[in-house]
Amino acid sequence: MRYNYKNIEKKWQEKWLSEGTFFAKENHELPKFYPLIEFPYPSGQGLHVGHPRSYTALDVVARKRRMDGYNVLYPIGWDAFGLPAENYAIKHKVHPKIITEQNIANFRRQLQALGISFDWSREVNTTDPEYYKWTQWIFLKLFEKDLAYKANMDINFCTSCKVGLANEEVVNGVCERCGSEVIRKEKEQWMLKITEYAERLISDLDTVDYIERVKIQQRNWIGKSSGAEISFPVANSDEALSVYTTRPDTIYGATYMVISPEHPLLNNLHDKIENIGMIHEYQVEAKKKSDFERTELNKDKTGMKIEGLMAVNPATQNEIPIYVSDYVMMSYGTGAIMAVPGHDQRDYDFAKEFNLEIIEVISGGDISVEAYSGDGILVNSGFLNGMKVKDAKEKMIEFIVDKGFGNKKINYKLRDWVFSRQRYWGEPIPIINCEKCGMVAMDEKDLPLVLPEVESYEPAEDGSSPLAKLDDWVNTTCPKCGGHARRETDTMPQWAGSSWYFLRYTDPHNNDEFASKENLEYWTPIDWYNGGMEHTTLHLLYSRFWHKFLFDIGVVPTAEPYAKRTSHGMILGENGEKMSKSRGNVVNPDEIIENFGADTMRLYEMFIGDFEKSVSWIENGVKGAKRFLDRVWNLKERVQKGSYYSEEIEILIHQTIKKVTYDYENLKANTAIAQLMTLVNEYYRQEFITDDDFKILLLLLNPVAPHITEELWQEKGYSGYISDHSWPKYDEKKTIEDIVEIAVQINGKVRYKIEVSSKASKEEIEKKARENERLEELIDGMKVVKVIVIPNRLVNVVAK
RNA sequence: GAGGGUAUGGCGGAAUAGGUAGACGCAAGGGAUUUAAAAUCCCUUGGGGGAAACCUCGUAAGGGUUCGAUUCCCUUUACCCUCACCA
Repeated sequence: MRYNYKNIEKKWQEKWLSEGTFFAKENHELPKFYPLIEFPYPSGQGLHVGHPRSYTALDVVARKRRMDGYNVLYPIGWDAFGLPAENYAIKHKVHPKIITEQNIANFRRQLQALGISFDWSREVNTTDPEYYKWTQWIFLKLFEKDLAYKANMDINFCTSCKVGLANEEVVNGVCERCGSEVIRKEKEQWMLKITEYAERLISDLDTVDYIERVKIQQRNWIGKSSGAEISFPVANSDEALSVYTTRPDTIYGATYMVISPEHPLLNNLHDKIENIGMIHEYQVEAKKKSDFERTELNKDKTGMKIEGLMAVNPATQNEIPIYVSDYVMMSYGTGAIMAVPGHDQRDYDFAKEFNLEIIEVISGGDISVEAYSGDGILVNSGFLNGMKVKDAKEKMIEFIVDKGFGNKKINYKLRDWVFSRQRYWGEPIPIINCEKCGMVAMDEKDLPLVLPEVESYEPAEDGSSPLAKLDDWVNTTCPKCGGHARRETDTMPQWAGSSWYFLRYTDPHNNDEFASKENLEYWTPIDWYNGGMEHTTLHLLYSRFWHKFLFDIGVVPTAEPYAKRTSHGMILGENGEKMSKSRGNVVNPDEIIENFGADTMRLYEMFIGDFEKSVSWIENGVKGAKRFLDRVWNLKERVQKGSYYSEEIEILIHQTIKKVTYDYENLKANTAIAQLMTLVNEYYRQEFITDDDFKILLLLLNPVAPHITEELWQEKGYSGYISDHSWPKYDEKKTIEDIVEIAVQINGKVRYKIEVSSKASKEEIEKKARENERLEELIDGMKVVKVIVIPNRLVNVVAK
């Protein structure tokens, strides 16, 4: 008999929702557990089968923890600002709000049909003015503390759509939408000073429990390096070129300098530059190149000597030439480098191309072939000669500081966060530009600054946001002087709303604060945050930055938002490729639920494989999951009154409780389920099982398959609801079998097996192993040199 | 180019501290039940040899450490992810 999952699942979902079974309790005396999944962007395609993988994994933990007695807050919300809704709006002339609402309703229906134990009373929506009021409030605080500022930045600009593009909208150097050329255009942008927090964002990683690859990726992204900033005077001028280097020890080998095409020196000393015309041409060429081209064409280094200018190497006092080349980036370091061709491969290639002098200053390589970047002894380096690289580095920094040539310097790859978008569907930036007072913050009392209605969602001709077209909205008065002023028309990026949503969950309906101090104290930090690896360097870093800022101004109680971070692997199509419409390998969760049921879907997603790795979706695997649940359902016919059926079963049950408890807490539901399958198989081998046997199975299976287990619990007349029952305990002593079979190896190869008591001493085990009649023939004349006994595992007889 | 990851049967994957490789599932084959099929239940299933006992090979390739290596170290290969000349 198969169970009627459709009616059963619907029944329990309605009950859980109407009774608020899984809503967090207001009682702050209870121990709390706050697990979090990355709230979804409600796309028009509906839920992807990848979403439930992460949601179910933490749902399993959440459900188990409730049975352990924790007050659990497992919330859900919608990260609903963003490009797809806006693009849809442009195409179909529908307000993004309408399409967003529809999509949210669909997502909500799908998630509820999966029986995830979310607290549906705490939904947040980033596009709701009552929510983004506080996003704007946080921005004002950042502005107040000088962490938000405006600066000229190069952006990707589509020459045909006349619109600024995000990096992900630029595909192979052309606009994703129309296929026309994308250039770099300078535009004034809002920036957030995340670099101010670079050091703490690295060092505080030591205080949190993140999986190692997340920490590594964040550290690499922030990219801390230590070296020196050294000033090279420009001969016959007051100017100097400041460079950043991690290798001040190689300064005697610096035979020329290179500056980026955007370097201000070219402007400052333009009248001294003899070939300024050609330099200008080079600058124009470099400007045209997109990031894509600059990296794609990296085979041959281009560049040009600046005629008429020479720099002075402060160590040697020699005059060296200055080149301009686009392989030097204005955005990293100082936009200028000292080139040491003997010991840096890029400089080496450039020197070969332009026939420049290459000097060896560190021995150990062969610089006639390639640059040598390894360790060695300093040569041709004045007072550094004979030192090791490490000592020379320190001595050189001392020397530079002493003589006033520069300073020791820590550098980061991390750039400030470009925070404005010339788009409609985002939070308006609550800043007013006054003709007299400059940039003025809106009064907090006037928040939210509601996103106004517009006629069309296309950006303006000059690439500014659609909001710029609304004269009534843009023209306003200055909050400071009352004079004429204009509103900021840029909006915030999608990352804004997601940088603090987890705080709002603790107190989502609060009208006076983004969350009450009391609720924040109780619920934060998040105990466990699971999300995709693709968010490691953006969302995860941004939200840590905002949280640290909020901590600094005293409005959140912890320096870090997330105590623990794990990451799930992707679910790929049956053919092992990423699921996509064009590949035709998309699996629709609705169909799986319709044809197999939510419990089967949940069970399959948990059983599919290692949670952290990518896996392929296999339809037959879903059938297997369904088959297992049918077997559990049919077991009810075999249940008889009483406690444990047999001692053998009792041991297996205790082993299973132990394994399942450990596995659920460690995202290893796949092996927990395998163990439960073993238990069920064993139950089928018995003539009958008892109520106690069956209850344990239902309790252990409940976090993964909550509907069928609730139903069976009720049908068997067990007291209360299974979700109110406490998690089963095991007795370590009862997990151990009396007699164990262990292997006997001769020189590392398994030859035969013996049965011994699990309590037997090493001596007893060895004796038993040696008693076997096969031993003599197997060692055949050799001498036993050593016997290694590992209790409960094996015996290894070493013979020669 | 840099950083990170992965590699185990026909397939998805197990192996918690270096200790019996292949748990569990899928697929396949056989049997029971059935008028028949589906469903269900039971059994077999890494390769080679052998009637069997058992032998032998086997965790991407090669080497090392060890009584013992899927696990640790070195070299190589392939694939995946992130970043893109980071000075």
